Amino acid sequence: MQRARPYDRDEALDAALGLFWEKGYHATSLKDLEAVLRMKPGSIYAAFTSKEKLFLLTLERYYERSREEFRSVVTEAPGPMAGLKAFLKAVASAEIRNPKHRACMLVKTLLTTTTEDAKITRTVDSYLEGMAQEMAHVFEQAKAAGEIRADLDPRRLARRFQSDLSALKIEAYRDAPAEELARRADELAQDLDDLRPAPH
Amino acid sequence: MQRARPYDRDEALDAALGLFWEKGYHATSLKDLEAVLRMKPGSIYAAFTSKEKLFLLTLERYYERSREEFRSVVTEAPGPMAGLKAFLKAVASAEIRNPKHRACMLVKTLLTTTTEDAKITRTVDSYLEGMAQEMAHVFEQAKAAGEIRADLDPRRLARRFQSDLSALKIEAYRDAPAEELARRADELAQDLDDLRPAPH
DNA sequence: ATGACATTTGAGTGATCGCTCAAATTCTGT
DNA sequence: ACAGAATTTGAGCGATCACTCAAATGTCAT
Repeated sequence: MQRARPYDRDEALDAALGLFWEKGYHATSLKDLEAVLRMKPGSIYAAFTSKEKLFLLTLERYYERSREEFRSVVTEAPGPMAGLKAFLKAVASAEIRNPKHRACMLVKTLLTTTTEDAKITRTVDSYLEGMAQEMAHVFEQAKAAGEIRADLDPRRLARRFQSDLSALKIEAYRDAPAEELARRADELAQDLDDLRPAPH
Repeated sequence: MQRARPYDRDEALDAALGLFWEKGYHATSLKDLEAVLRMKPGSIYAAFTSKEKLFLLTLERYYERSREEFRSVVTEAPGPMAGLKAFLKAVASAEIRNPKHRACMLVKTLLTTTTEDAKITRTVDSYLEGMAQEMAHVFEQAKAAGEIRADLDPRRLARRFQSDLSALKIEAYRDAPAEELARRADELAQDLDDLRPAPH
């Protein structure tokens, strides 16, 4: 006989995610959270234990969504490499969204937290690693399918791919024109094509 | 008849720079600054007006040093392209330094400041733009010297170079092994080589 | 309706934030 | 030696920080 939740946890977490993503962990105050969650401090603490816990929840949410989006874009493409290229294009054209949400929340969090936020730093690191593994998996599929040369290391390619994506998102964060972002994405897609086995 | 400065402004600014670089603007408190500057709040405000002004001073310092280091590495090399490659190697091997100083302070600041810190954001942006121009200048020299193809756009190449550097530094910040960073730098150097005019 | 329980409320906690200023100190010119 | 100017000091300002808890409110089963 559980009482119906008087607040919508999903909605609240979404709102918190948006705020934390935009302002970063330290720059987000409880006052800010009270406003977007439309909850009083007591309720927030009853529901989420602490600001840090709430942040970690939103970070997990961000991570899982990112992973799901990556998977969905990749699997919808005709093949592994086509999937990666589609993802590049998707990221580059995502500048329609909230400007403050252009940077990767994981990278942003990595740079905005200090040694005192050890838990957060560790979590971010594991999520970034998780994303890299996700990408490595796709490169492995590409390798198995003969879409890239056999001598290439999927893990390494994944790290590079991830790194390139971070750079692209930082460009977007700096308000680079959409045209320029698209060109960068095309260049990166070209780099992927260059991994194909030599045609002879 | 000026009274001799009882504090060393240069030393103080260096200390503040180190702290701000490591912790970021918001996470650095006046208490922290008092400790590393070995000055009381009153003195700090007499000398630097405000936390924000002090931060801007350290940011300027960082920018000018970065620019000077870039220039010095490039001009010491046998040519423009060799200079850029040397700079890549220098960045990749700089992981000996303070781990928390691995990321670019400009990028880190860009990501850690909010819309409320408009002045800082604008300054960071102009500094990043300044670095890009510095790099564009070298690509122009390379182009004039025939070291790269004539159809290439130096400004665009510079933006890409800067973007790649940011990504490399973020890798370093994530504690990527030195070997891996060196390989990444080599790959980027190879990309530069690929800009050379076709040999025929 | 009513008692029992779950949940929300918001004023208020101590700590810390960036910052001020009157007093103490240190230096300079004579 | 000493007055006056320059500089440092540090207690403490109001504001805000993350957070708490007794009281109020809402929702059950009966």
